[in-house]
Parts: sequence; C-alpha cells; structure tokens
Amino acid sequence: MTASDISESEWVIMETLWDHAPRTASEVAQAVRETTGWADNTVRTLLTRLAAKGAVESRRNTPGVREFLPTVQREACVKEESRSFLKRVFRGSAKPLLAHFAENARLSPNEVQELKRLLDESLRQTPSPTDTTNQPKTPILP
Amino acid sequence: MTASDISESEWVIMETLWDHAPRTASEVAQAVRETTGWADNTVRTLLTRLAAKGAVESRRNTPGVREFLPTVQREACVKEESRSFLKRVFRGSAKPLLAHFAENARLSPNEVQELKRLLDESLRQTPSPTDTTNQPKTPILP
DNA sequence: ATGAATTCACTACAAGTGTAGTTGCAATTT
DNA sequence: AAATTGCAACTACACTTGTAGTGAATTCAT
Repeated sequence: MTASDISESEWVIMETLWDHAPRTASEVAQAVRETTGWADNTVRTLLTRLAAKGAVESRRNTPGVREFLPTVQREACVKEESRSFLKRVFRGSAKPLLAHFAENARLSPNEVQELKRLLDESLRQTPSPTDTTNQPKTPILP
Repeated sequence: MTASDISESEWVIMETLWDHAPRTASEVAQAVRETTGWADNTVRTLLTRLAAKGAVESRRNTPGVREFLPTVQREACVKEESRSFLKRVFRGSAKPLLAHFAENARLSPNEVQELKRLLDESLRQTPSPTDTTNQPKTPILP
C-alpha cells in the first residue's frame, strides 16, 4: 500500500512540487513547460492522477483556485523506487548495483572520499534512536 | 534505439535466458513457475513480445520446437535501465544514488572493502584493457 | 456586472502491460 | 488409427500511461 506507484511523467510533476509547494496547476505547468513541452491539460491530468493515487493533495486557495502539494515525501518515494529497481535489475543484491554505479559514474575525489566514509559507517549499523535518515524498520527486501 | 525497453515481467524471462539459453517456452515456463506462478501461456506471450522487441530470437530446434535465446546482453540492459533510473529518481546524479544504497544496504565488511577499492579505481579513469568486469564486445549471436 | 480569460471536471484514445484463454495441428502413446 | 498431449499462433481484456481535447463553471479586468 505504499502510496508511490509514480510513473515517469508523474515524477516530473512530483519533482516540481517537492521543489516548492503548494502550486496551482498552471504554476506547475509553467514550471515544466520548457523542459517537457507538455500542454497545460497534460499537467492537469497528471496532477489529477497523482491526487487519485494519494501522492498529492489538492485544496482551494483563497482566490478559489486549486493548488497542489505532495503528501508523500521524496525520500520515501526514492526508497520505494530504489527497492524495486534493485530487485528488478540487480536481483535484489546491492553490492553489484553499487559496483555498477561506482564503475560507471565519474566521481570527484571528494565524492569518492565521502562515499567511502559512508560505506564505513554503514558497517556500524546500530540503528540508533537518533537515526534520522531511516524511516521505521523497513528492510531492503521484505 | 536501444533494444531494451523491457518491462518488469519481461525481465524475469530475460533473466532465465541470460542464465541459460537456448530454452524452449516450456522450459522457461518451468523455470519461472515456482517464483511467479505464471501460466505457460503467460510465459509464451512474454517471449513473443520480447521477440517482437528484438530482445530475444527464436528458432526451431531439431525436434522442431521453438527455442529462445537473448539477442541483447544483460550488461547492456542493466546499463540502460540504470541510466534511466539514475535520471528519473536521482536527477542524473550518481553520488546521491550511491549514498542512498550505501546507507540502506546491509553490506558485509568484505563487500565494503571491495566497493571502496572500486571507488578508488574509478578515480584512475584509465579504461584499461585489463578491465575484467565487462565482457568483450562479443555479440551473443555470431 | 458582463465579457474575457482561466480553471475544472470529463472524456478520448492509442500503445504498452499483466495475465491468460482458445483453436488447430503435430507428435506420441495406447 | 484413434486418443491424448504439447506447442504455435491468435485472441482477450482490463488497467496504466502518455498526451491531450471539450464544454461548463468560475474568476478577473474593466
């Protein structure tokens, strides 16, 4: 029942709302117009579908125009998508995935250093109560 | 024009063919039956669609039964899917992706060490000829 | 307040997906 | 040879996705 079953086009919409919300349909349309070329109605349709999926909420602002805001956090959607991608393409095994991107991405020395640090930290996996990065105990593969 | 526009169900089929090919439809069906519960005809449909997409090729073996084999390499499809996932979910930026999986995956100390090595290697961006991780450009079909 | 401009709520429609069923042969078994 | 089993080819059908169009209602500008 994870609220996120967000298609590719819908992601574009969500990104703009995660970036800044609430926004009216026209505002969203304007925000994505240049990169996507979508007609206003296309954006409205996507917003409606996202609302039906429960990924955004809409309400009327004081002028009486509908405005939209996300009801799911980006991080939660990222997590969900990542899990399904991991499972589908890398058979649920994180190491080959990491290896793939480590090999194929061009990273700066600083980034490499930071990632190495993260890897080290991941070993001390004591889900401390002060851990803010992880939502409640969601195993990578349920 | 990348041959890979492979849906989730189709991935399951491809995995069994990448694992071992050629196989007849019934063999593929049997291979995935336990994990998916799909009817034989479902598997046949997926194979037919994959053939239409050019991701597998079919031919008749000596008994006259159709058998299937991949025409695209797994690594190429992984690459393609990875690229699109990276773009869609992490806005094309590899570091946050790596950070996400580094944080969320449960890795063994050995795996961490190996990944750190890969990260280091990724800095020396010399696509050396001794790169063993990528198969040579040998097409599956001669 | 009234016409113009926006916005809303529906509708459209083809392609892709998930998941089979049906029908007609061909090979195998009795 | 007749019955059975297995396979190929075709068909089905609802749901999702991409990408809008229409017509009614509402808001805005004067």
